[in-house]
Amino acid sequence: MPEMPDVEGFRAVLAEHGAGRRVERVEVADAGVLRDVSARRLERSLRGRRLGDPERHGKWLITGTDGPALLMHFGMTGELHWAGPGQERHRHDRVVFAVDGGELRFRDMRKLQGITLAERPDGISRVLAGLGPDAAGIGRADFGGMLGGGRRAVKAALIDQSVIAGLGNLLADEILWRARIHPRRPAGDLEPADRARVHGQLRRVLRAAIPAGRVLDRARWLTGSRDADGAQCPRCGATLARDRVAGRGTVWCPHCQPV
DNA sequence: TCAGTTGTTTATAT
DNA sequence: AATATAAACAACTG
Repeated sequence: MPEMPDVEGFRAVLAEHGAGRRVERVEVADAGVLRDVSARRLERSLRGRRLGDPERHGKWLITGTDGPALLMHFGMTGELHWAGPGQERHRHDRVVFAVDGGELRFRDMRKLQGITLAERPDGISRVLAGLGPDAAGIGRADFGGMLGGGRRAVKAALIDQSVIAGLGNLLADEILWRARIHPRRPAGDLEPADRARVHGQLRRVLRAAIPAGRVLDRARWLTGSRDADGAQCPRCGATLARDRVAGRGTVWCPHCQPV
């Protein structure tokens, strides 16, 4: 269920259980998640390597080693699990990294994205090329000009990874709902005050979601209400609207977020 | 049986 | 040129 905060949670798993340890073994149970690397090369390149501190950029998780860097993207259904000795494998555990004391397991049902290797630092730059700055580090002054002056929907700009790296469908809806901006509003129409509000809510949502390691589904959040049948706005009680915006299932409040 | 899904890329259309 | 839409990837749910 990864949005960027979920990836931050996976980073924490890697930092706790992987960083500083050697990879004893790599098992590729399903090569369908490997991108631009064979199972054999992944195993040979990482076995015996010591893992560094993992970093995140957008939805990518990057782990340096004393060899090549390991890059993971979780798509829509990827997860990273830590498993102690004797824990049963899950049917969707596609790649397993054995380290001292247990296993890091890359689990992914749909295999939409996956794992690759990169020679540092050029290879990492190549993988991340085209991504905008990470959503968690964007200052208010920078944000003002980032959505662009065009006519495309503000939601489309927010989830465009080349504009800002890390915002997904749920986060974009949550941020716009809190900023009281209709998702279809043309990005170029936003006044400076609107942009400041979107930025402020972006910071607020991420500040809460990143430490939790997931997009919060509290009842007072849109994310906690959006899936219910005939769902109501947690703020005003109006029935939430839903439609496709920027090609994605989108939820907003017709009362709080007028066109 | 059919539509839908929290991501990304590519092709095609406007 | 900028923007929008659909499909594809793959697997599962309701």
